[in-house]
Amino acid sequence: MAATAADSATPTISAADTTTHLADLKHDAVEEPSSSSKSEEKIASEIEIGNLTINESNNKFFHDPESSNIKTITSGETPYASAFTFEELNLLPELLKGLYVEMKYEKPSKIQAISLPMILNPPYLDLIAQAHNGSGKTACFTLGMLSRIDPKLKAPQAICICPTRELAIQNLEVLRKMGKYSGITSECEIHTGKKQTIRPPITSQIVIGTPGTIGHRIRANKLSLSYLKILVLDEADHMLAEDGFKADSVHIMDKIRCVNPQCQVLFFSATFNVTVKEFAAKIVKGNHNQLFVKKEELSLQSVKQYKVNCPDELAKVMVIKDRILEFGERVGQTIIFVRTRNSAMTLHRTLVEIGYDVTTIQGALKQEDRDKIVKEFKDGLTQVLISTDLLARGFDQDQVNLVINYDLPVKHNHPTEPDCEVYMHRIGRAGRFGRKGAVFNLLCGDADEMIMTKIKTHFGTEIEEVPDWRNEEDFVVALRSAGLL
DNA sequence: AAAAAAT
Repeated sequence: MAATAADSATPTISAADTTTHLADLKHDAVEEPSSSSKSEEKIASEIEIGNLTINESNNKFFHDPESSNIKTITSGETPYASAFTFEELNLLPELLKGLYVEMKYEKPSKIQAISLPMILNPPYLDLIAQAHNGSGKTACFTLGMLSRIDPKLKAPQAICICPTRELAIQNLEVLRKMGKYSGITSECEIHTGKKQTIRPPITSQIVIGTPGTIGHRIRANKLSLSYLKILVLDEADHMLAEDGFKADSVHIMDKIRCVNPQCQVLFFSATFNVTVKEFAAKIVKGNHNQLFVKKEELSLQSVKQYKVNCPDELAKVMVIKDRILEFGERVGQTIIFVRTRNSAMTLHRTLVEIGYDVTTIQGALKQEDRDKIVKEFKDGLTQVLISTDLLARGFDQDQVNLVINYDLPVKHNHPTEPDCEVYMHRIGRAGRFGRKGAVFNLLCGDADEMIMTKIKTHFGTEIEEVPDWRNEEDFVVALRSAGLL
C-alpha cells in the first residue's frame, strides 16, 4: 500500500494495544550460554510486539512493512518496556532535536522501540540484536553511542567497528547528523592509503572505523580505552565470522575488557547464522539481552525476487542493458553485484563498449576513487553501480529499487553452496525502510539453478522466473508486479 | 587471491 499524503500522521499505538502486549508477557526459564552463570536462574521474557510505525511518507514506492515478530530474550532482573515515543527514552533535548529536525524521525521503528530501552538504561547490558535490513538498526546504535557520552569528558567513550570503510564513513555521517546539536565530537578511523604522519592521541568522544585501523590505533596507544563506555559491532555476524573479522574484533574486545571489563557491547546485524550466534552469546557478558527475528520473516516482503535463465554471459549483459536498465530512470537506481573484482571490471568494460555508461566500485580502487564513486551514486549523479560484495552490507541509498545479481553469492570454500547471508544483505540494498524493490538473479547453467533453488529453500520465499530473457514484455510484467512501473 | 581490511 502506498503512502497517501506527504505529512499523513503515522498510525498511533493505542494505550489498549500496549496493555495487551504487556499483559501477554510470558515468563520462561532460558538456559544461559555462559558457563559461569549456568547455576543462576535466569528469567526470559518473550515479547511480541505488533506493527509499529515506520517514519516514511511521500514516496510512491513506499508501502507499510510487513508486521513481524521480534523475539526478545532478556536476562537479569531488568524489565524493559518498549518505547513508543522518543520522549519516553529520557534523551537530552539536543538529541531529540537531532532526531526530529535532522533525521526527520517521528516515532521509533520497531527495532528502535524494543532495543533502545535496553541500550540506554542501567545496567547497560550487552545486546545481540537482529533486525531486517533497512529497519533502522543504525539509528539504534548511533543513538545508543550518542546518549551514553559524557559531554564534558573529551576522550573516546564509544567505538564502532564496521566491515568496510564505506560503512564506517556512512555511519559517521548518520551519527553527525543525529548528533548535530549535541556538541559531541566524532571521527572516522580508516586506512586511507595516504602516508602516515605522527599522530596525536585521539580525543574524539566517538570513534567509528574499520577493525584493522582501530586495532592499530589501540596498539599504538593512540586510542585510549580508559573512558570507554560502549563498543558497537556493526554487521556483527561478519565481524565475528572466522573468514570475516573475528580475529581483529576479538582482539579489540580483549583489549577493551582488560582495561574496562564493564564496557557495554552491542552486536547488530540483519543476519546471524547459528555458528556466529553461538559465538556471540559466548563472548558477551553473562547478563545480556538478545533480539531475534524468525528466519522465515527475514526475507523482505517488499522486495520481489526474480530469476532469469541466460544461455551465456553475453545474454546476461544484454538482459541488463536492454531489458532492465531500459527502465532505469523510471525505476530508480540500480546496483549490480558481481563475485570478483575482476568480473566487476570486465562487466564494466563490456557495458561501456556496448554503449551503456556505468560506474564500478571494488576494493582494489584507491580510496579517493571509491569515495568519489559512492558520493556520485548517493548524490544521484549516477544511476547504475557495479559492485563486489564491498557494498553488499549496510550501504544505505534509499533510491535503490533494483538489485541485479550478475553472479550469485556463493561460499568461497564451497562454490556449489550459496552464501545465504550475503544474498540477504544484497537484496536488502533495495527496499530500504519498507519501500518496494526488485531483485533479478541472472542464472547461467545448472550449477546456478541449483544454488538458486537452495537459496529459495533456505528462506522459503518465492523466486519467480522471468520466462524469456529476450522478451521485453516479460520484464515489464515483472517490474510492474514488483510495483516499480 | 573471493571480498574485505591492513601491516
